[in-house]
Amino acid sequence: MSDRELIVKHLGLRGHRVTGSRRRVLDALLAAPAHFTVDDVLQRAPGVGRATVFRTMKLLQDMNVVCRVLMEDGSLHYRLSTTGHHHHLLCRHCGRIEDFVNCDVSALVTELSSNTEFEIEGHWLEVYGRCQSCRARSAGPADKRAIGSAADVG
Amino acid sequence: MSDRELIVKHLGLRGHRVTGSRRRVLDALLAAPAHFTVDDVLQRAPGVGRATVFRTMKLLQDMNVVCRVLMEDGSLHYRLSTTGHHHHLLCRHCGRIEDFVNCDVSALVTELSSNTEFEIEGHWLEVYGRCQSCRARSAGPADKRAIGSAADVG
DNA sequence: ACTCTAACTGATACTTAGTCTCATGTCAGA
DNA sequence: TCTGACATGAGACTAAGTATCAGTTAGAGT
Repeated sequence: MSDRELIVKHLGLRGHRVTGSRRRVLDALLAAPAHFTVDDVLQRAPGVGRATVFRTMKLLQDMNVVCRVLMEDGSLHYRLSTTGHHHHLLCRHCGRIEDFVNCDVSALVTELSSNTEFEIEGHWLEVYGRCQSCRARSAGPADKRAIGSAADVG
Repeated sequence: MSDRELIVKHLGLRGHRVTGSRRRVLDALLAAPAHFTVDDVLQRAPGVGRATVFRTMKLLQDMNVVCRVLMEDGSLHYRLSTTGHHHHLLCRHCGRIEDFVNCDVSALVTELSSNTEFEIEGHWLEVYGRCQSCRARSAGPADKRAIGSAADVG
């Protein structure tokens, strides 16, 4: 069974209807690049209303089909997701994204809990850098940065 | 020398003018709660234009006077900042924020680098939880959550 | 196969966060 | 005190997302 069919089936199981618009949004998502905005989806799913795309995206977020990606400038993009909780490793230079699940924030959380008396319930972590192929490429001539400064991200 | 005077002095040193509007924005910030939006500042600095507040906020971000805080819903708020790179620990229940600097993400970064061939250049981490006083309070009668679900934050 | 209705839809108006433009105002160096 | 580069406020604009509402439809029940 394809990803598409699986998701469609899941929709049904959760008591949601499988409508033409939802199928079209889904197709648009599955054909989209690593990360995209709602506007990208709108253009790839002509005829589907803006509000419906937003509604569908929210539904798919709840179903863990898509997740949000925090860009360095603070804007939010979307990305297809298969697992539940995970983090992203974004290449600043080509936009490539890798997921990582084995997030060892637990040690940090334990430490923070004892230092601060907070009970930690969740976290959001995005990591930015340069992927292998971009490193290889920039090892050559000039190193042109594709995307702006890191601002308050460190 | 007060915080305010220090920042004003710093403005001058960086070649920026010390104008009435900037002073009013600064006063508004210094009087604001743990985290706030540009709209909050606008209301506390009547007479200053929207665009000017946005411009000033950007300037103060560059100067590390304020930093952005990522709320769990994905919206961005602002907060007074004194140090450079740091992270936030937000209480979901009362909105309180603590900074932490001793972020042990370095171990994670080292691990990620070797696992993924990415060269890590930056990261963004926000941690959500419940502060001590909210824990104490909710240990009593009913536990009413002030803020919604954790969604894709884990 | 037919009916019925709650769920869904697209259009559109609205909200919120932020940027851009431009004529006017003003800080601070000479 | 003059002057020009820097800064300002007003308001139009963009982008992301929400709310409303009358019309449509999936799919459960017969």
